[in-house]
Amino acid sequence: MGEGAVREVAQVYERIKIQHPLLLHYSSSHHHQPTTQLAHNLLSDALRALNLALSVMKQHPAAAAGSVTPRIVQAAEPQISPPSPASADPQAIVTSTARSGKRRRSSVMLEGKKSSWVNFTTVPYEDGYEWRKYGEKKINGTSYTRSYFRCTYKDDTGCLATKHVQQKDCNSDPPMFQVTYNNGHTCKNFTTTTAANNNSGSSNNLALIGCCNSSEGVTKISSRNNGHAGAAMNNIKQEQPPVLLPPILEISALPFDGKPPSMTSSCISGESWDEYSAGDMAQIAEASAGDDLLYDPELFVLCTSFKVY
DNA sequence: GTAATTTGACCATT
DNA sequence: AATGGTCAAATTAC
Repeated sequence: MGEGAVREVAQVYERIKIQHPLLLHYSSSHHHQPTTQLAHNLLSDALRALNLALSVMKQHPAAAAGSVTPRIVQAAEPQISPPSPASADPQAIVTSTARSGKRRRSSVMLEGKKSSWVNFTTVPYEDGYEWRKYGEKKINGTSYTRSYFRCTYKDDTGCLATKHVQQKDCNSDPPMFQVTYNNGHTCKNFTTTTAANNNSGSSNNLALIGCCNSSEGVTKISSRNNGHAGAAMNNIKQEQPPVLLPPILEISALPFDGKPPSMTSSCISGESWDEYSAGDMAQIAEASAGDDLLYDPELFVLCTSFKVY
């Protein structure tokens, strides 16, 4: 049951991988109607399959993924979970905030229902929320420093959402980042209300996936970043197209009744895919052709983005 | 002056 | 002792 779903995800995923760059190229340069339609069809297939597969995984996580996500989060294996504010657990919050000094990972916290999930993206700062950087650390075995962020409104609302961004060592262009979120937002802060408004207008390609390019500079770290480890990340930010998307969490609320919302290239692939060469794509497809699909970073992005919560 | 970022130090965990 | 996550003073930008 779970295997079938995963297989379907894999199949559709492969189709998109192989054809997406071409579709993007032609549809953008020629506005070719049939090609655009094909792209939409493919993406619709992906939505359908992923929704099916992930819903199954949700019900039978062990069967579907060979034990992918324990509820208790361990540092080395962050849980993949939808970034929904609803996932924030106030109970977990209490334990972590008691600051009679400096506190953090307590055994109580680990035993609680603290939510955590990861996302792989080329645009780690564009997730629909405002973040304030509070630390940076060189992590063993990595070439890049890890940056730590907390919700900008933590002081005002007590929101305990945090995330850390780790640039991956792979020499991809654009660079890939692993973003690990801890705790959902409880601040109800959506500075992207304008984004929502925009999307409600002319297009319904909303959404999907705040992973890629919701751009309104929600993460305010680059404006004053004067170098150091953030330099590379600033480069990423500058690549953002002026397209606004709602926070990633929004996708989880979308109904999925067989007619998924249409979406543009930005959703699954991110604008960055346009940059991939055919060789890159071949490599990616090749790399993902194995059995370990669930650990393919790009599939992670898909899963994180589409998962029905 | 205010707010955000940087960065070394601190602390819990392993 | 090593490591990772957070704090907070200093620095920087607006």
